Amino acid sequence: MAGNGAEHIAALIERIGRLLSTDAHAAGLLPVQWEVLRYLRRANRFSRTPASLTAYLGLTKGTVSQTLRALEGRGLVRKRVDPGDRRSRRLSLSGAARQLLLQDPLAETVAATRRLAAPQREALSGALEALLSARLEARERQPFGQCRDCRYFARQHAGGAPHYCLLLEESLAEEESRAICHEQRPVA
Amino acid sequence: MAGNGAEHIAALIERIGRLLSTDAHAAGLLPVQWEVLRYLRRANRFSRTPASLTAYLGLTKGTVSQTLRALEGRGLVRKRVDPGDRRSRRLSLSGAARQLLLQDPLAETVAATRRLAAPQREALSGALEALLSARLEARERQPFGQCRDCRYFARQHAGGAPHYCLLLEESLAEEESRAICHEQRPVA
DNA sequence: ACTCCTTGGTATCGAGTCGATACTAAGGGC
DNA sequence: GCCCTTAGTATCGACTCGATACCAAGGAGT
Repeated sequence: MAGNGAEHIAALIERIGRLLSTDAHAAGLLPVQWEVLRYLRRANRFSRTPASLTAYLGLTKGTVSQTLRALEGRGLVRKRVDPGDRRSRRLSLSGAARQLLLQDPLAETVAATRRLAAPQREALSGALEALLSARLEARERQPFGQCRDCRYFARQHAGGAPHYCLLLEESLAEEESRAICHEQRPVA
Repeated sequence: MAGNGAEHIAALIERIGRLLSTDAHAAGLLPVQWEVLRYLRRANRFSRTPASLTAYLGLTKGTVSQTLRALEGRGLVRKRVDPGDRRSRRLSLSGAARQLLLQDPLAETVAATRRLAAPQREALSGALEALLSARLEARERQPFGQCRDCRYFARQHAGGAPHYCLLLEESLAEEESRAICHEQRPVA
C-alpha cells in the first residue's frame, strides 16, 4: 500500500490538478476558458457576473475581464449591462458554448469518479469539501456552495410551489436550488 | 449536506487545484517552479532529470527546459551532464532552494490535510490514487510512485543492510526507498 | 445639491508559461 | 558507417496572470 501521509495527499491533489489542466488544452479552448464555461453553466442567475467569476477563480478582475473578452470574441459568452445596477454585467452562455461543453475534457474525470465505490466516493467528497473550506476560511473567500444548502434558503413543500431566497427576496425554481450561488452561506 | 455526485467531485478537485496554483505565486516563484522544486526534493537520484520531470508534469520538454533555465538563473537548481549518458542532465537543488522550500505555500494545505480524521485521510488518499491511476492508464503515463511500492524493489531485512533495485541493479538506502521514481511500476 | 468613498469593469504592460516546430548531440542497433 | 531513437535546447506566437491605472455608477454623509 502506498503512503498516506499529509504531504503525499497534498502532492496528489496538486498533481491531479496539473494533469487536469494540461488535458484542458482541448477543442481550441484554454484551461481557464473551460472553467469559465463550466462556472456559467453551474451558477444561478445572481452569480453569472464577472465579479462572482473573479471570486470563484481566485484571479484578479483584470485577468477575468480579458478572458471574458476572448470568449465573447468567439461567440461563446454574451455580456449585457445589468438594468438594475448599470455597473454590473450579466453573463450568459451561447448555444455554441453549451454544445462545446458536451466535449468537456473534464468529463473523463467525472467518469473515473463515477467508477469509485459509493462509500469511497462519499468519503472523497467530504474530505475535499473539508479541505476546500479550510482554505477558503483562511482567505476569507466565498464558498460558492449550492443554493439549497444556504442559510437563506427557504424550502417550499407545497406541490409545485417554488422555493425562496430570504436574502435576495426572490423565488427559486427547483432546478435553481441546485445551482451554485456567490451569496451562499452554509447553514451554521 | 452538499451533493456528492461525480460532477461535484470533479469540480471540487479542479477548484482546489486552481486555488492552490493561485496561492503558488509566492516568494517570487511561479506555480510550476514550485512544483519543480518539490519534485526534485521528492525524487530519487535516478529520477532527477529533465526527461522525468517532463513526464511527471505532463508538459512538453521545451517548456520544462525553459522553466529549468529560469530556476538555474536564480541559483535554485544545478544541472550537470550525466557522465554515464552524456545526452542526459542530472538536476539537483541548491541550498538556497532547500531554504526556500521551507516557505512552500503548499505547506498550508498539508497542514489542513493533517487536521482530517485518520480514516477520512486514508479514504481520501486511496480515492485520489484510484483517480490518478485511472487517468494515467488512459494516457499511458508513468505513475511516479514510491520506490518501495515497486515490483523491482527488494527489501533487505538484515539489520542496517540497504535495499536493492532489481531493475537498475543498484542498492538503495532506507530513505531512498521512500522517494518517488520515474521507473516505478506498482506491484501487480 | 455636492463631495468622498466604494464597487464593477476595462485597458495596458511586462514577465512568464505553454505548445509547436525545428534543431543539435549522443547512444544504439544493424 | 548508416539510420533511428532519445535527451535536451532554441525560437516563436498565443495567451495567462498580476500590477497599475483608469473610468463609470452607486451610495452615504453633509
